[in-house]
Amino acid sequence: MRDPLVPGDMAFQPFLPNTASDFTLDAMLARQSPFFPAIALTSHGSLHMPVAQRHRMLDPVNAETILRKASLEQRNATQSAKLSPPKTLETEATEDDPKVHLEARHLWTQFHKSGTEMVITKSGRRMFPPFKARCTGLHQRAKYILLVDIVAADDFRYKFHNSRWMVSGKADPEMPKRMYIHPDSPASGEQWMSKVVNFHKLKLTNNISDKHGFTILNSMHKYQPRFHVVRANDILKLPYSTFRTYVFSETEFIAVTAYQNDKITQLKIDNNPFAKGFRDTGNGRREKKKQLGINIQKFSETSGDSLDEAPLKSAGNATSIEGCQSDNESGQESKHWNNVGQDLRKTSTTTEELTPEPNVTTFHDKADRASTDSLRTETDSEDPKEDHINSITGGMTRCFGAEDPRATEHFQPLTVETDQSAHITGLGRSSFSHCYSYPPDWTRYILNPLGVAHRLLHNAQVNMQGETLSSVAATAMGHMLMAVSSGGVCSMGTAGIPVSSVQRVSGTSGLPLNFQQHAMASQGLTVSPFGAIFPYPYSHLAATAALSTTASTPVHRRSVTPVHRRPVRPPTRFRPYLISNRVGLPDNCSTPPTSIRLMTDRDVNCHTIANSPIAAPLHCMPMSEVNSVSSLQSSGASAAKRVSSKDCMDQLQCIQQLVRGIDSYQDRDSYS
DNA sequence: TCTCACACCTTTGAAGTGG
DNA sequence: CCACTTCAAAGGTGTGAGA
Repeated sequence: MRDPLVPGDMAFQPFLPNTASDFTLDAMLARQSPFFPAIALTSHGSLHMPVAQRHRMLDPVNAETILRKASLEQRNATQSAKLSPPKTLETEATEDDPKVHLEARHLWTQFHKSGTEMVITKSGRRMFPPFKARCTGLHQRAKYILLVDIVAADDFRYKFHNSRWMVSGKADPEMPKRMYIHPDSPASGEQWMSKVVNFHKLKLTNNISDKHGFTILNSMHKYQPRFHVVRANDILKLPYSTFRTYVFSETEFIAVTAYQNDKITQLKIDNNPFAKGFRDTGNGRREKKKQLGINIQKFSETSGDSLDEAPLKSAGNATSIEGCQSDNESGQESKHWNNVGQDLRKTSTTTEELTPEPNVTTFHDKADRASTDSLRTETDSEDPKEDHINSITGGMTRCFGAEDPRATEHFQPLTVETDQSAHITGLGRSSFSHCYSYPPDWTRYILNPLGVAHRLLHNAQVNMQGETLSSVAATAMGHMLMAVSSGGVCSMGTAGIPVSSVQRVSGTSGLPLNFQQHAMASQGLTVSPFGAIFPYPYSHLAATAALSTTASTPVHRRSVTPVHRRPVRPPTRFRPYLISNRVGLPDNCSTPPTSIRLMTDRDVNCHTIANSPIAAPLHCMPMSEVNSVSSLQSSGASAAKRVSSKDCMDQLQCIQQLVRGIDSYQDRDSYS
């Protein structure tokens, strides 16, 4: 039935639906989720699909059937949309202006000042502080999907030396990228705005073969969580929905398998109720140990005193860290961080109104300066580290530890940019993108039924078996957004759930897709790549399936394009069908335009990138988009810089060349 | 640097109880 | 039937020894 695993090549054997019956709910439950793509990780980060399976995928009968049906549906939908005024909530032409407030920011800031470390284990660990956000400015009736992903913050590996984090070399190849879709997604703007969006169940692991859907990270590497607001009433619509990406520099962290910095350890112990047992003021081990130490010392000092006479009172908060949140022994304790959304709402809001911490202040001030400093090119620096800093396209100023001499550094506007994988291409570039290599034909099959991603793949993906030129992966729900940088053609998928598959399931079962998805999620029912049902929610499944590579997206990547060329533009809608008509882009280029909005609003201390969590470099931005820069900043203090038309044109020309090359390259292998 | 077992803690939900 | 309490299991922590 299934193709045998290719020894040493396949991390798992997925079920690849290739007939109509495979897309039924029964098939999904009985065998394996069609949400899973027929791709698997290899030890070197590439993805391969069994040859026989690929042939099945290329079965012209089934493929054509699916394509025809999807095309028809899409055409009908488009037609009806044209003929009749929007009636549904989703098609309602309403504007929104999402703003995202990072909850418990003070906590993040505290951690950030000490150089936040996030423990990752094989079995998965939660983030602490948990990533929580409050959304405002959403359209109340429109549906949104909120998700978080974690991307490499730079291209370096770190070590903790002399009580500080230092660059210790080039980054290891990046782990497969996964996204965490909030289990409540999709929900109306009203619902999202009525509560704090909590991502505390997001788990981190260093287990590359993790099957729980945890976010896989490299130890001793720096990461930046990103928050995405997607206006879509259905997860299936992720690929062509409006994305807004928010990056909070405070949430940057270094992944570790064991804490290196005692400050961080103490902070976590003091703030995480689960670590209460280690607090100095508790009855846990730490106190006992401390007591023992005190007793021993006392014993040795008095040389004869009984241990029983030692003081029972612990050292209390004597060892508390500067700026550490007070120990919540007064009732706030137990649900402290699970309720942080509620409990800290006041705190968080208040924090922003209070005099910000020095670093936070710096952040705001520098955010504005960052754009002006963007004229600085990465060649200004010879130091690798500084080079990396210059290459950061983050629009944000990093809040390094107070002791960090780089604390005054600021960064370029955020770009999510993908590059070729150095380890695959041997180009030796700083990027360490994963390259999933699977036949372009397959990706077409997967995404064509929606008629959306097909062009993306066709134009931008250059994945040939065993010869990966770019990384491509289907996204959680077939989400496939491509990124074309001047340094190469890349794509960044985020999950491996083929759109077609999901749609099929929906269609055949007669249930609304989102209902099915969330029925599964709410029941904790997920079908594993092995056909088993896993007790983690759909969102995890999505994450698991997120086989996107990193092309994905270090938050900032060194780019061939000088930093000062990076344009800034407002959020745009990913239009799979309109894009071809855009000025300055070839008709077949559907690479999503990207924009950056430099957020300097104090209430929105983050930076947004329009488009998808899937990387979308600015280089590929249509002129019309490039010039429509706007800022969310109501105060006008922020400065989203426009980039000259000439610069953009240069980039566009470069992209066009690339796309042409890709097309010709891919056409050679494409099936008809 | 990583993994694992461990103790300690919180959270969750089933079972029991009473009105 | 509902609300409340109790309790055990599950799960989240950092620690420290060993690889």
